[in-house]
Amino acid sequence: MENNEKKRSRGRQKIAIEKIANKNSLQVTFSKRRTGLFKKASQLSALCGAQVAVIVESPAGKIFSFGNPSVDSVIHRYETGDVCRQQDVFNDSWKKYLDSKGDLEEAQKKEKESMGKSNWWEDLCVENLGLQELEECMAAMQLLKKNLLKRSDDVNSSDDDHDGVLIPNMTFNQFGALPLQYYDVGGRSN
Amino acid sequence: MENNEKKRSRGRQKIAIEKIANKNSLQVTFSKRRTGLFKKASQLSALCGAQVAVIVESPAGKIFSFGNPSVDSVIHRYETGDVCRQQDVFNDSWKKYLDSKGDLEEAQKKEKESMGKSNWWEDLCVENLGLQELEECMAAMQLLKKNLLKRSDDVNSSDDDHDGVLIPNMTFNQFGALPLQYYDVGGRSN
DNA sequence: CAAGCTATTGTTAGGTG
DNA sequence: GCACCTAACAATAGCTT
Repeated sequence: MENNEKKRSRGRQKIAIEKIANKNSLQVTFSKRRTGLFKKASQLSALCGAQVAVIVESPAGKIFSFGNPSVDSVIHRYETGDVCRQQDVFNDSWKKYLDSKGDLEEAQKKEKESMGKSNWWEDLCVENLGLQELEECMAAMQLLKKNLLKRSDDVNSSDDDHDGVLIPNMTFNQFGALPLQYYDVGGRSN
Repeated sequence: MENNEKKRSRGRQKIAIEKIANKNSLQVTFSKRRTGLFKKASQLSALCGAQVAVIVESPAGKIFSFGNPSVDSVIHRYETGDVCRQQDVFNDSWKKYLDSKGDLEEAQKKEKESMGKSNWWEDLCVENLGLQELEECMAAMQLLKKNLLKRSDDVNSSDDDHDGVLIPNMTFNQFGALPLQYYDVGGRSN
């Protein structure tokens, strides 16, 4: 009853930027943040006259999108690059942004230390590679990608149940910790 | 009052969500908000395990993108529509969007760590990988390729056509990767 | 269970170096 | 331009209804 006895709400609480464990919370947060993300995108469009496309696929497989003037038009520009496209088409690492902002500082630090190594994709430095090595590597990866795409199609076509989790135990956050020989290839779900 | 007038900053001011007239302000705002948008997208990915792709074309025509696990993978999902699409509410027109709401999903997650030193791509057996893993792998390689191209730029300093220098057959949709022993800590790109 | 509440965290407009 | 700063504005986590 007192003035400070019982606040009506604890207000917003700080949370770590990591997979939300509670399923219900995850759902609520996804909904709220997706809305917020689209709003931000729309504001960027409005304020700067920028063309924006945002596509979000929930873990369950539902797709939401926002686009100005349209998702397809922006995708087309992205793919065809019929506009000056000197920007980095490879800046696709979400982790980079979090890291640069320090949001993942703790998580990453802990992750790195616990694993005794850093995330190679972040600290990668090809400065020490020779041309031949690079070419070799590139060739190998082209092949790899080819196989990946093929495999990807297989997985897709063999499982149309969008709600079915293909790899239940996979973490999005760890996508770069690759050395794949460590993947459990025995089970279908890693 | 006297000292109040000497506030170090007026702080953030409220602005209308409409095209910014001042050219310089627009550029600054675009830059800041684009960063913020990508950050939000990355957080949504991390928190909810959601796949996200964001493409932004600046007024000047530069294209920036963010994607998890990769822009291309998400676009593919969007275009193939092999999952239920319900983005109608948010589709296109930021104006229309500014007063809408949406819905949501669920997810999955787990931890995984790995350490490798051999040329992992040589031992890679994509046949046994799940879709999630494949996408993550692709994203990782995409980022890696960015570094490779950077490196190739150094090697072939006389050419700035990244996609056509080292590996002529490589497009920005293709990737590459390196074994851990080549990784060097210290350099942080972009 | 979507919608509302509120305290708090997070973002950013305007400015400085 | 880029990074940093501050104060004000905006988004939202945890509850409540």
